[in-house]
Amino acid sequence: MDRYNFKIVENKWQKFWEEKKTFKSQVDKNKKKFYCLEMFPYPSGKIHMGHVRNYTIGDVLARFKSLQGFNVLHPMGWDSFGMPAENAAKENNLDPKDWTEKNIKKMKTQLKKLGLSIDWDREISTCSESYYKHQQNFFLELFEKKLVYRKENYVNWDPVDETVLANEQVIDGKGWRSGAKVERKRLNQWFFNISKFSQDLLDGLDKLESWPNKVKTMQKNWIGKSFGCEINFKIKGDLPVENIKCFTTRPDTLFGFSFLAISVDHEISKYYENNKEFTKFKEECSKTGTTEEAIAVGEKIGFRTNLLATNPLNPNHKVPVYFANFVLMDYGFGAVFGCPAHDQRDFDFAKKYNLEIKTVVRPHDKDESFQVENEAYPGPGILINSQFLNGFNAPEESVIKTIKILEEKKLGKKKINFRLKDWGVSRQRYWGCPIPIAYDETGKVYPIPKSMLPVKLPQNINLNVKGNPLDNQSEWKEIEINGKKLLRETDTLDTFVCSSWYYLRFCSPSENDYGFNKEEIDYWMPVDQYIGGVEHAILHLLYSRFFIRALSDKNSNFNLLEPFEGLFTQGMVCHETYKDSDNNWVSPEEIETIEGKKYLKRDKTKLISVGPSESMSKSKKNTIDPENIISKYGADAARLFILSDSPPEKDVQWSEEGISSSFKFIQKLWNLNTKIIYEIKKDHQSDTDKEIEKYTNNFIKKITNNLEDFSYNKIIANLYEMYSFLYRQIDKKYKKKTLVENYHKILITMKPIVPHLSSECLEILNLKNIGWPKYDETIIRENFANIVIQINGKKRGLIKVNINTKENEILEIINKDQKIFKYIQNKEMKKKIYIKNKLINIII
RNA sequence: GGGCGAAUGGCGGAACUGGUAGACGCGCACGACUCAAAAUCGUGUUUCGUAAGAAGUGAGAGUUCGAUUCUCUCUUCGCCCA
Repeated sequence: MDRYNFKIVENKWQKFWEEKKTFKSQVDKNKKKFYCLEMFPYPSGKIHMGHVRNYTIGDVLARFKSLQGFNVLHPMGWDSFGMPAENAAKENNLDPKDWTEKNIKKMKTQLKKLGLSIDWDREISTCSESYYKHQQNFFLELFEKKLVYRKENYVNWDPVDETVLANEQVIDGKGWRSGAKVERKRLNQWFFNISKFSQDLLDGLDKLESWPNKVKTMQKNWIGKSFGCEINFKIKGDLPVENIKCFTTRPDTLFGFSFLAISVDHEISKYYENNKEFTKFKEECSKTGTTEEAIAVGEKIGFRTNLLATNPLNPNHKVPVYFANFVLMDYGFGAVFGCPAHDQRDFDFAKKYNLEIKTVVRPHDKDESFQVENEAYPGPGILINSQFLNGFNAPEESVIKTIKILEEKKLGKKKINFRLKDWGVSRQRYWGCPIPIAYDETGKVYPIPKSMLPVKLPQNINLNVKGNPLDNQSEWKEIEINGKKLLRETDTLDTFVCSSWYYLRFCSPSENDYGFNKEEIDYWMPVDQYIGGVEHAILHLLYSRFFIRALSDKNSNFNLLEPFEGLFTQGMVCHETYKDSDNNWVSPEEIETIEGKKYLKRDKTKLISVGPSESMSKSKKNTIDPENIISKYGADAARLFILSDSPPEKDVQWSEEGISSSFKFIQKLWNLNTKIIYEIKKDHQSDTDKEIEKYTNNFIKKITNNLEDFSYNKIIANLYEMYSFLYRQIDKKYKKKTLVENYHKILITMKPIVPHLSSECLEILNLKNIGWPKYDETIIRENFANIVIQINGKKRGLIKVNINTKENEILEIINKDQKIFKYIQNKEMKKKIYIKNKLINIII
């Protein structure tokens, strides 16, 4: 038997698909469309196993849908703006554009080797002018709709690199590159008004039935709608301040009020500008960082003012006003009222500054003498020590009641608050999409006229400067609009902007006048199935949902509701971790296994300790290079293995044994094919044909259902079973026609998983693509049933009977069956449960 | 601290709407082929027990004729938010 040469076969089919443009997609209104999209990669230079998994899952689906007769759109592109290019360019004195383009070329070759059914004619790259000019145009459209605005805001500032850092680039309060202590700094930034759509983004989630609940919950929490009350506290003191507005979800605990905390950025802070102690305190606060987490973990500190706030429910009750580091200006109104007994943060603060801690809620299982002691009680209960509010159920009933009272007294009003903040899109970076804005000497904003787009990035500039390289390009910065000399905005857009609309661009990638073509959008959108990592559950997916809404806003010509109809989040690829005796990470490639023990290849006396399997990362050196795997085992084997071991939504563990068994299985399928060719030539005459027909129909049913539910690991199990059935049954001498017909269907179902092998086998047998095979339920139906015999709920036997056999007949069989009968002999039957064709349970 | 989810052999994982627990794969053991090894093929493989049988899906309870599946409490782990 000849061996299967995957190198020749895979290369042959990849070339064939490319030359024939097999996966080219075009609008065809007579056909139902299916838009299958995987999150496009950042062109780092090499694909990793995560890509292999992501794109294999997508490819299986795209090929399956295509076989089912859908007009499939399955594109690929590059999320090619961003910091790695800029950093690599800095380090190696290159141009980010050249670096990126080189990487794209390399990764494209690697992806092609996976045998993906991608329409490469639609390839896009977000760093190309032909892409970002439309993005600049969208920016201006949003600007006109007032969905883009500029404001001063606090940012994480790296004083060494002179740049803004994203929250995730701040590690332990230090810049990830420079190691410098990150400061809070006020900067003018551009914002997208995503919060305008808070309610709509929340409501939209309910309609996304094919999204994982987990992701919907995460978005829901991120949007963070809370129901509460806006209270206007009357202020007494030495400053011309009459009121401080504040938002709270727990107005019902007002009788436990013991301080009012405001942000150091609150407008009242202007009266303290010359107060040295306050300036010092503010500086202290700026070291905490801006994330909610940093604030939660950090020590709570306050600066007492001479102001007193009046409790709106009890005018005689006055409490001190503090500046506090845990109050953020952009949440609520930059002020919170402190109720130490029922909020741990307030409790800690009150303890530190010796403020009153008054219990106003008792748990349901405690009486009125309940006192908060060592920690706050934030749970539900009954209001106490609260005068006219006593006895109300907290928080449901009491909150509504309190709001009503406050509204009657005109001291507060019901308010819905959202946690979602506007999206800051300015980045002090070179390698991004330039923001199409200019300013005059007074700072007045001038949008760049659309006729002057794109605002191109200057090339071959010196990146090794402090701060934003574009800021140093005085020639580039200068621009004249309508005879007026202006200076360009030097910030570039967050790369999340690029990925917020790329799925639209794929529908009409070469449309020149606008970001997309309406007719093509109308046909292809929304994306039917979007596939990617769960790490994008919030930002990217929320931004994309926002972008669709922003484009639809005041636009009768474009009214998409959601970009992604279906979402699937795949798990990560993990691998065992290895360490040498010096506790250094060791990569799997440096290891040799001898008699079940792992040693260093270069020094076989050195034993390696095996650690837990963790998601592949360069830092732990537990990565496997897909390129090596494909050249050693082939794309089909790699695809087979990455799907086989775990359900696609869970993490999968990469193993040498696993991939090599998949590789062997490819060979086995090839051997099966050879054997079948041999049997076909004989053309037997026999009456066992029904058996193979039944098997095939059942197999198609299983595989179709498993494909529909993303149970791709079960499909691989189905393939193994199919192999062992056919391999064993093949000498049963089927008629040629029956064998060919059934095997033909099986080969088609294998196409999404192992497309090269399947195409090769079909070609050898001179079989055409007949589309996804249908199964016939009547062929699958059994005419017998296995009945489980239970005595007192315990399985005592299994009998095979004709289908729909009556209960009394089964009892007769049981009575004759010695093995089972001994359990019921001489015993009285108390009860029996009979489920037709399934089970009988006798209670004695 | 809050939210969501998970827990099944030595391992990855199956089990449709409460009805045969452990499909399929890995690993392991034995056998065949071979001078030998690898590869390949075959057989077996939840645990205890020679067997009959018993126990068994993280722990404990509950509902039910019957629970991996439903309810409650707890433990551990993971992810997200803090």
